[in-house]
Amino acid sequence: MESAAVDAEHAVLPDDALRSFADAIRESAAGLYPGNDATVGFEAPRRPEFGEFATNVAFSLVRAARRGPQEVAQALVADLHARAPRVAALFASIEPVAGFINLRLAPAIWQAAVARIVRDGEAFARASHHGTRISLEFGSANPTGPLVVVQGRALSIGDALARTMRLRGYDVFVEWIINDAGGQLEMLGRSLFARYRQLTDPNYPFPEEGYPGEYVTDLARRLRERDGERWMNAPESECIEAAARFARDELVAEQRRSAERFGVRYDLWQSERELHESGRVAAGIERLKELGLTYEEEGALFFRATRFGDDKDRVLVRSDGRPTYYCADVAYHYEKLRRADRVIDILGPDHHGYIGRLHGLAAAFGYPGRLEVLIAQHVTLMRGEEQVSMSKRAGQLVTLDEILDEVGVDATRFFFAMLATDTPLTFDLKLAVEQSNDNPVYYVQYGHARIVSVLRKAGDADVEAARVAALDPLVHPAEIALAGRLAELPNLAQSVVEQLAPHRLARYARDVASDFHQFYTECRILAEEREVRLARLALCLAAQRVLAISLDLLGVKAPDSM
RNA sequence: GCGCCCGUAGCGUAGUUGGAUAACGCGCAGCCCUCCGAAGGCUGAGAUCGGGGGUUCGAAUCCCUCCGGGCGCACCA
Repeated sequence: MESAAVDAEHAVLPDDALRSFADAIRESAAGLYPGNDATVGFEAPRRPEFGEFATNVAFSLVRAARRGPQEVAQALVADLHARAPRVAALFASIEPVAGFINLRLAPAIWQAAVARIVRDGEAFARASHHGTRISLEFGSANPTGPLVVVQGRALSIGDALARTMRLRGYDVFVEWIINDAGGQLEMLGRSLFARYRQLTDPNYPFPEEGYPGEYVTDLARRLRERDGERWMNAPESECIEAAARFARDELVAEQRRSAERFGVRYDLWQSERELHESGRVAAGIERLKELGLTYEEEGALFFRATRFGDDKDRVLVRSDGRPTYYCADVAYHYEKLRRADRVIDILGPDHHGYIGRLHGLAAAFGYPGRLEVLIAQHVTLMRGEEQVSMSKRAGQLVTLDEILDEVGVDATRFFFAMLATDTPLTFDLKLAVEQSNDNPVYYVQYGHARIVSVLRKAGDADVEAARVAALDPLVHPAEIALAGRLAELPNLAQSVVEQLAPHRLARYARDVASDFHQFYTECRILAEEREVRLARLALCLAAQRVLAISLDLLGVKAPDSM
């Protein structure tokens, strides 16, 4: 094969080679066993001696062939060598073993992937824009306090998904619902008003179910700064209304600042109240009525949720005429389902019981399967051995900002995204700031810093030369392993989107760092021989880009030194 | 009681559209710095994948059942 870097444009990449192989095998299967339905899937074998890829296609042919899988695999491989030698030449080895066909790519293919990454950078991982529309909602909360820890996890997961989706060519619309229409906001208004009065009259009663947090008193002071004595003698309902509105505006602004500090941007902050006032809720409910899916009972309006698998019908409008939270959610999901191809909600663990209802309404509106609901599981905060108490009742909530003050954005985002979304998470604040091998964030960031350090030491002249160097010296197992890992990025990113599994990004970043460290240990990068040195520097450049991209998808910085 | 999630090495987890001798990190026992960042690398011990049945050429993965944990079951949000 020609040198990979010289003709990066027309080089054969790993996926191309596998596609060619699959096509050739299908032809062989059609010739050898007419009428079969061969499916050629690839997997990464657990054990390195089983190759870089393996296919179990022979198993799907045993019936048509009336032969054992190993015999079929052997026949397929022999036939492929005979009729498609050019495909066979893309592989260093093609071995039928126990019915599997184990594959190892020719080094030139891996070298071509490295060259492509060096040349294209992020574009290597990108998919062309195809315009599939995704609505992604996460973090949404009552505007009754600062962002707390569990929401931080939802933000970390949701934003990583959004970034990865954009990379893969989706049109993502990220939204936050401000739940400012319900009774909880009114209670916040009452709490705030009481604190406001307490500034001058310490004996003024605080509501029994009020919000105890210190931030409410802060709000009271700010309200007093803005409005002075104005609410001392006004009618109480007016005061509570004004206090609630003030609190809502202040707290939403604060939540937004926290989200941005965390590196998360929303396309839309949607007020629930506005949904009601603009008639959009009414429109959604009207649609349900048209579909004959509502009924009235004891003065309340019900949705026939049981028709869609829910265990009971749900109230949309209470007997006193006030709409429920679910009512607004129904209407808003109706909108989202019509304007997006995939609608994704990331909810907190306390909304577990809500999933069925949401799926029910998606089905009711005629879009079953278009809605996906993720639960960002519970977070337990630790500081070493000691559990950090965060009882909301007692007002000891731990805010996201406090966490960021203590351990920083990088560690927080990485830890929150590290485990599968539905796995409960223990977050150790002490560990998160520790600069030790127990701390996965530092391991990955250190890997990046180490690469940059080598590039720095190599000098600009060599680094520039490396960008266009021939890569055929890259044949060492550690070099091939690292190249193979880097080449996984596009498919990995795609799987993150399809399976809504952003934790894979964190694991992948760790694997890349690990493969780099191993390569670093086994191969001297700044070798005497110029050809070898330049090829290895190119591999470093590629590894650095891939690490930086993976970390960026997670919202974590890739430092040049640390 | 009903529903959802979970049970994988001492600990924390990945793997769950079925694939070969079950993977990663920590911890544990050792080893590797005259040399590019040791915040690193290597070797080893450690698992009847909660139990039992079933489907399959093949099950951690699919079905049934039991046990053990978490959460939810409001005309709250």
